[in-house]
Amino acid sequence: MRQGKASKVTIFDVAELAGVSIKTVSRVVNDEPNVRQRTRDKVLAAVGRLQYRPNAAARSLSGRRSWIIGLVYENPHEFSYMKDVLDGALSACEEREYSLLLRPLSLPSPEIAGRIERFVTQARVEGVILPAPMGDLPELLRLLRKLEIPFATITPKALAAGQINILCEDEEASFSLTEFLIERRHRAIGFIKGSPGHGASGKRLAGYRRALKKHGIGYQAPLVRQGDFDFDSGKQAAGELLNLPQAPTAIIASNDDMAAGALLEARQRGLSIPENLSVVGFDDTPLASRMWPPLTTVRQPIREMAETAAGLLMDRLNGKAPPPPEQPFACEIVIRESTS
Amino acid sequence: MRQGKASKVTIFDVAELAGVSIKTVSRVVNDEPNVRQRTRDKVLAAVGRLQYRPNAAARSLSGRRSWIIGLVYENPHEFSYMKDVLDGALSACEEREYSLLLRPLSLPSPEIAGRIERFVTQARVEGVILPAPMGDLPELLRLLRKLEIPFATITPKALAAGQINILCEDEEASFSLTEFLIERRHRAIGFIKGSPGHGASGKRLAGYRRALKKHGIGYQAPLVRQGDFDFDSGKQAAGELLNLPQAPTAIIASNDDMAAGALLEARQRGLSIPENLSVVGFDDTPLASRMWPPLTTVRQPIREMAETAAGLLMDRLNGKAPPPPEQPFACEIVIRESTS
DNA sequence: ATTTTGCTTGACAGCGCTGTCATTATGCAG
DNA sequence: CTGCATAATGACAGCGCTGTCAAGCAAAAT
Repeated sequence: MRQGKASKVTIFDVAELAGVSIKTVSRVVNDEPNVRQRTRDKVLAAVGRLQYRPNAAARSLSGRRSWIIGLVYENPHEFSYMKDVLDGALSACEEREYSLLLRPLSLPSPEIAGRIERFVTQARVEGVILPAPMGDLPELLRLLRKLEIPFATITPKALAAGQINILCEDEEASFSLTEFLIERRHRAIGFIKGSPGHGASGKRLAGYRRALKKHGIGYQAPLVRQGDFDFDSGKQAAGELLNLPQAPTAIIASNDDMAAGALLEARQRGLSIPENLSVVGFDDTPLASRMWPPLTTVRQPIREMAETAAGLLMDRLNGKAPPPPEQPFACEIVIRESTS
Repeated sequence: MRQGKASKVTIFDVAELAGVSIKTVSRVVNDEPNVRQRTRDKVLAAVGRLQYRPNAAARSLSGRRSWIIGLVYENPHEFSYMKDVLDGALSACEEREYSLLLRPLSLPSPEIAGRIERFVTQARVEGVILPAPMGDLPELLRLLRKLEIPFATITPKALAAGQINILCEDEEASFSLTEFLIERRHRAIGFIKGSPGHGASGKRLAGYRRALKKHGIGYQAPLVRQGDFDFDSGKQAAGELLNLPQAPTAIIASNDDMAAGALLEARQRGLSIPENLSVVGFDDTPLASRMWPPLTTVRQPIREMAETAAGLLMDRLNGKAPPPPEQPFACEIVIRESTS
């Protein structure tokens, strides 16, 4: 089946109507310099009259540019983080008339390299966005470098040299959140870590430790449990914490989904929140405001971060000078009812 | 910036290495008939050796095909429904080597037509997938028909003639869910409707009414409230229901997000769930299993539905005979702890 | 008036494929 | 064997645009 009616008008039609060469039309359409204003207007008028849209395939073929960037992500259960990333990236792309192609991955996967190489190579993707934890897969980064595909990482653990890295104040936010709990007289504060692969995991833990230290509270290893950002892992980790001889009076989960799991575990043990136990999360997903009690959590400007990442990536693809290293984005504590 | 290294090998290189013409390579790569097995093997070997990937832009330009389909959706707060749609569509696309382009929309929007026309026209999208409520926007359907772009709707209110329509047993599922409540001795059952624009809204209400009727329970208009599939609307509608002189002992919300809202409202009035009030939802989003108490709800195979929609759409674009009208997909009640 | 400079514009090749059609091999009936 | 149908292969144009480079042209410098 052929394409619909949309594709009929070509650059030749515009050139003819405007009385100029196709090259001039090309210049106008691509905002190139050195076209007299009068000429530009004529062309623009013809473009408008004919409803001309450049054919993306021809443009790509001729210009050796695809005007496509890719978004490679780990497909999570709870998609709200990725929804924000997606919204941000899409919005940046629309502004610059780029297309965005998605590539979900399941980790760990033995054939990441193959899948990504096919992805990048087939559509001629010009650059890719790597939200956590993609920015920390050495194999993936190596491949992209080999292929000479620029990329932008969002909250990676380690900065990727020569690439765009978007960060937020994870450590700081975690510090404040912990301090918030300490100020409310909690002393035994449990902490559920995120997946080791995520940059955020380490930083959130570090903020927690720093706050304890500042307030002279000793760090107790048993109060820190491993999770993997998933509901079930949060539930289990909370179970371990609540089994402790000196169970914590507050639990910090490294994301909302695990906080929800912790809440469920507490409930099933007859604890009431926040009277018997305070629980906080990270991310301010829709889940946080929809559960009972509504969750105190930390909001990150994910959407803006993704938009920035995508924007800088495209600017770079278009030869704009690399910007001064970005300031980390600020986070904000959202106080709701899961803390006493 | 030019494309990376990935783009060097062309069909000429393969043809030369295999000792055939480029046209024969093209035939093999596109699985066309009338190529001797021996020749095919030679070519395939060369393709493998050189790691050849056809250039998508050249292929599109020459073949007047873009190998792209679009997914046009209303960007919701709670993305889990769309996540499943996305997963399904992506998986169908990967299988057939199509690309998927996204276009979120905010409804109501005065300039839908313009945005969609630009979207479809610029990337030369061959066909589009329209999850609810996109399949019921007359303006949008008219535009796509004018542009001669085939589309596939997912759970539309009205079937789009000559197009692919994917349905599920919404009415039936709602009927069973209502019956489930009736069997548990509920007689005053509140119902929170979804957005009027969604096909599912009407069907879910119809199933509710049919179940009441079957069991000789009179339909009472005040027990049915309007919502819009959003958390807040669910909360408010539940408030109205609970204010009724004869408040319901069970509430059916037309999706999980509204059910969560209803739950919150009930909680704030000191009701305990499910002892004082049963609440059920639709969709079985992650939210449903993460809240307290875990929500009884209806699971639809959204992912499969979207995969089927995308698959049929692409088959149609490739001239495959239209399949016999699809059976509606079956739903399944997931019983959890929000019902007594 | 003449040259120089820099801004405008256009002619044309060619990006890497697929469609069309011509040509050559192969098989099979007579 | 010959003749004819059919399968297999190739030659070549052209998809719609951008890059390159040459040419035109007006204003500034000589």
